[in-house]
Amino acid sequence: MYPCDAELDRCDCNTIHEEVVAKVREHMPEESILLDLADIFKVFSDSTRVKILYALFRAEMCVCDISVLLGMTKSSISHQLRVLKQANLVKNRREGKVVYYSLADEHVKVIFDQALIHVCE
Amino acid sequence: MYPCDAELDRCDCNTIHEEVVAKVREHMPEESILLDLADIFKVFSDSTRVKILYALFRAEMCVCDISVLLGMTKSSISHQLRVLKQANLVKNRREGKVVYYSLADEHVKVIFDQALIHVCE
DNA sequence: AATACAGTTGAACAATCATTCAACTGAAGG
DNA sequence: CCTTCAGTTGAATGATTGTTCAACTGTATT
Repeated sequence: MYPCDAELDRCDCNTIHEEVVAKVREHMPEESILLDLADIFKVFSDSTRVKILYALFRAEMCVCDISVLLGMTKSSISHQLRVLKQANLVKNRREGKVVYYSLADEHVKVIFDQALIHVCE
Repeated sequence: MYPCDAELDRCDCNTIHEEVVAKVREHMPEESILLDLADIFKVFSDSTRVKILYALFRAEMCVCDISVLLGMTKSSISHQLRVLKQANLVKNRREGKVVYYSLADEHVKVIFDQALIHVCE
């Protein structure tokens, strides 16, 4: 019937299995959810941030502690902590000159454990 | 005792809580595991790849089907399918001119479901 | 053989991003 | 007030990466 939808202008081929496409399209989550999903995985996609989160699984730590643990500058750690905080994954509290960071979301562990199962096979 | 380890040359501060750092360091997973973990999340960090995986949750599809579904060129889909295949997340089979892709790893769904819980709160 | 089409591939381009550097804020101690 | 130190911030840089484009492979059809 239709070789290529008008709104799908960037598609350069005909539908081979229209029924399959229709069925799958019907069950696809909303665009915004898929974007949010990719965004949260993007936060996890940097090894520095993964290391920070694994550290915070164990204990509340200040920026200096994390810097020493990972052998990186305070600046780079602070930049990454900002990313983690914007994603609501960590929270912080100030005590004098020291800022302590801790985990804000407990099911990060569950996600990491599941991903580990995939990696370790 | 030691203000800054010799091997941690890029660290620009003193350890404030040495005991905490020591305890956390003791329980940190191996470097290679943390890198692999970040790598698998990097695969999930692009919305096109997330969409492809969600589509394959429902049905086996050829490149053309996915192109029509997502309104993108065959070329870009093919590039991303290659990334997913290198990560052992999808497999494919050829039937004449058509190449069908399907899910190779079932616990991707579990990872996505857990991440959805974080996103939807 | 020749055409058509599904799919792949590599180079090129633009956008994104992690780290570095330098300057800055803010709190504590002398 | 002045210094010190924990931490933040913004610009700059180098690396990575998603998409496009054009050329290509391979299979089926006529």
